[in-house]
Amino acid sequence: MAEHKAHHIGTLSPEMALLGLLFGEPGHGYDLHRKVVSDLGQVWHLSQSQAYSILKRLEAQGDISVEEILQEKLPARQLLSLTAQGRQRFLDWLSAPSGGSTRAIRMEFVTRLYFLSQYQPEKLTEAFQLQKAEALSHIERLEIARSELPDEQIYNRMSLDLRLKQLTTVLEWLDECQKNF
Amino acid sequence: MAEHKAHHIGTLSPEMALLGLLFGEPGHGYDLHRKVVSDLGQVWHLSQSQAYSILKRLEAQGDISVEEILQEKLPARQLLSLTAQGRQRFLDWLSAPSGGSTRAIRMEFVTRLYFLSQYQPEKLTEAFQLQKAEALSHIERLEIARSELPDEQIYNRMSLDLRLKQLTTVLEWLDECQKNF
DNA sequence: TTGATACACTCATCCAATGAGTAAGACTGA
DNA sequence: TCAGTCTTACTCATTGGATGAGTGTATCAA
Repeated sequence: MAEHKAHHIGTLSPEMALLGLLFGEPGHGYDLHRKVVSDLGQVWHLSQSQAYSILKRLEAQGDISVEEILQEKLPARQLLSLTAQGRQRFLDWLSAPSGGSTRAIRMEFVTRLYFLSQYQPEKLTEAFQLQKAEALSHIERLEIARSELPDEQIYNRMSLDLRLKQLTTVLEWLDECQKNF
Repeated sequence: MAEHKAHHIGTLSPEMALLGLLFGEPGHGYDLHRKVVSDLGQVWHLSQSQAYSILKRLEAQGDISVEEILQEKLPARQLLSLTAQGRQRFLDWLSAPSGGSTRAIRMEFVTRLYFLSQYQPEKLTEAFQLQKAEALSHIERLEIARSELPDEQIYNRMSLDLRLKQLTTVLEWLDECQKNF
């Protein structure tokens, strides 16, 4: 239902957060996880093993390359860096629209802001514009769904009403946030 | 982080929706799924196979009993009904507080209203009270977290701010909803 | 010197969700 | 009338995220 593609392209996991950190400089899993927890801990809840498993997937997909750094007597450490493909994927994502749902905004959009302010601060205004537009269009869609709802479906209507209210709140929040930049 | 228990007791799946429908009268999987989709389709997105797998789990847990209805030449249909345990679990859930998160409210609380209005309309007011209290206490917790946040964590703060705004919206919405009853 | 904490990563397991598959009756229209 | 499709009813294999515990070394303080 329109949310399929968003899943695949937009990604609702901290994947991009990890990719984004590596965009700055190579690092290893341990640090990346620490950084996500400390800088975006309220945005994503990411366990260590989750972090490693996502990184493994990214490697399998060819977004990340691994260099084994051998140490005498110590187990090898794995230094991760973005491949060209990974850099591209991250950059694409960075200018892509976040989904319209509240959740996506709290997670994806905030993450995007985090990286935009580091890597492309000149694009921040644009990102806010885009996000507001997304929210508005989502509101429209929900309003249509609401108007098409038979009268007796009061619980479906309540649910839609809440989502609509939440999205209006999102718009307010976006305006307030923008003042931080 | 305090949301562990809520997961287990409160349940964030349509489990209770299925249990609740059976509380009214026995039925089989197919109908239950149809009913959820039509009455609560905006609240839960439940695929058919999901429905069946939840029902199977409920059976394994002893909340549901199955009666095979044999038909000549046709494959047997399975008539499901609540066991005493299942009835009890549903009733407990019906008066339990929903979680404080927006998501939980949109899904769990609305579902609770759906069944309360059918089975125990006299408890509706109480449920609204309870839910408002929950939301308030969640707001408090978030405000504490926010105040403890170091100044430089602006993205974590943004995320918390959004959640706080959302919860305030929830309170408004609760007041409006209550007028429907 | 020993015990705690930080570093860095691995692994087994569970369970939910997906999507496709099966199968038989009932209806529908050319 | 008979091909085609819709509805009823349910099953199953696979995927893949999330959890939680485990592993082993280094380092530092008491």
